[in-house]
Amino acid sequence: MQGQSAIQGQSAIQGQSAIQGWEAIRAEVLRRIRVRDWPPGDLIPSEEALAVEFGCARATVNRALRALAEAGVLERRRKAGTRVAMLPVRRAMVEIPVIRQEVEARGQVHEFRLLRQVRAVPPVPLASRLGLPPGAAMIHLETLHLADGRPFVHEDRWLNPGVLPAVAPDFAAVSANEWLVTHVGYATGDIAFSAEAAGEREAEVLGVPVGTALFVTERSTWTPEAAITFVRLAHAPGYRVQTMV
Amino acid sequence: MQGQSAIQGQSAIQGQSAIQGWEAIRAEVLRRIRVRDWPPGDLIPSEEALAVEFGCARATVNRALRALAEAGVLERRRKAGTRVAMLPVRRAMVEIPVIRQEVEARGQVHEFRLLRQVRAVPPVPLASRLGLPPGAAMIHLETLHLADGRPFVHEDRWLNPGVLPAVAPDFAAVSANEWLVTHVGYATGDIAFSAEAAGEREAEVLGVPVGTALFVTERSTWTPEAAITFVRLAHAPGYRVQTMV
DNA sequence: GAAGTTATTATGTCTGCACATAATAGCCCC
DNA sequence: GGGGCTATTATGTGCAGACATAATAACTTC
Repeated sequence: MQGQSAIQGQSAIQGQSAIQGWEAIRAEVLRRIRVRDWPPGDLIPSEEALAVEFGCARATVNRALRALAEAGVLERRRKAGTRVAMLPVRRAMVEIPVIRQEVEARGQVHEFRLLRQVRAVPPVPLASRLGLPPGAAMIHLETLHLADGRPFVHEDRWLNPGVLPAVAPDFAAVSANEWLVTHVGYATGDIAFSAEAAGEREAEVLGVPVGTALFVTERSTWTPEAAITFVRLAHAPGYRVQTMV
Repeated sequence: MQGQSAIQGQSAIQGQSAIQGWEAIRAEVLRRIRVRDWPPGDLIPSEEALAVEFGCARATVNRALRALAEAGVLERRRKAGTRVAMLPVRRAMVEIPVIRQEVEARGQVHEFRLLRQVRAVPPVPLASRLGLPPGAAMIHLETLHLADGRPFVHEDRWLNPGVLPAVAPDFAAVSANEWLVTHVGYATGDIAFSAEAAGEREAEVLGVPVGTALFVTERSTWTPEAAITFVRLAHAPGYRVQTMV
């Protein structure tokens, strides 16, 4: 890099290659944590001290340490300093793609069938979870997604009609899953994964015996103004959510 | 903040309160995306232009846009510019705590029982997955974790004996889960979630009927040097992994 | 000695400025 | 017109310095 002072501070191992770039600093700090130079719970040197040691600006050290803190490896508090996390609560990123994308990413062909679309009053716990007045009607959609013609996931969705435009989209042509993502998208929400035994309807639609273990994803989404949707996705057997740490 | 020029560019809504701080900029950009000022796929103004509009330094805009890109809302490429992600692949952070912590976070008492500890040769697919030579012996541990005395999760673990110190820890006193996190920690790994029917052993240990839908977490961890462990956690019914987006 | 006030300190963020890098757009030459 | 080189441009990263903020430590005062 430019200003690279090349000063390889007194404390560095002699002969060690110069450390440059915030990613290199992050790697070096992580290495010291891994080899227990800095064991869990330990207070590590201040940004300023590290900047001197690595011969870079404090901002660069800050960038590196911030990244490690976001990953849950470090805990930082003003004045108190930076310490190695005691119990490294691993944070894993899970990607939640659109179902079509997910199927196509496996090299399979995606289709879907709209099984039902009705206006109905949702169960009370659901309405309250979404913050809607009890008794308000929503749109209830039931969709089956197929991968290479075989059942992939059963989508049971409740949708706030308020978010739809005057001319409602045709959910038999564009899946609600995808329409929402592209037309409402960027809302906040929560997601829960669980394992549940297939109910009668799910078993029938997915073509599995009742009681089969299904991977279930439940998601609520809302904007600051209003609730958008609640969806329950019951995946066909064999489904896995994978991620790297 | 300090240099706050308070210039509220020509394009801002009249009377709007001053935008300050990178988080405010992130919020404002996200708002414009949500209200479709900048629809999906759209190229948004350059950092420089936004810096002028918001009356701040380019670095501050950069910070805000980078955060949104990390969240998957924006896609950035040098020279090409910054555009709103077409299909917002939502990325959710899942926290993977130590089991004891997880139980205690529910306000329950954590105990565990080491059901078995043997040296054995792991199945070939497992050895190859961990990158170990087939035929090499590992330590096979079976542990049941309890929450308030009731089965919580069944832990089936294969452990590379090479990572243990000369005097092996007593896994009946400290759970392998926790020992690894505090003594080996900060390794890389992958995680998979799935739903599976309880096998005979799991059913017996967890006290549920065979075939019950169980939430299963499988995790491999390794350091750059060697494989550490593979673990399969079969959770008692009712377990959920939850996260916010 | 307890309680409240002030000083200190490490991180958090911002400003300008600069150079690095990647990818596109334009140009030239054949 | 096609292929390859060059210029341009937006983001990526860096530096030095400054102020902001939170939390601890030190010091008063009663």
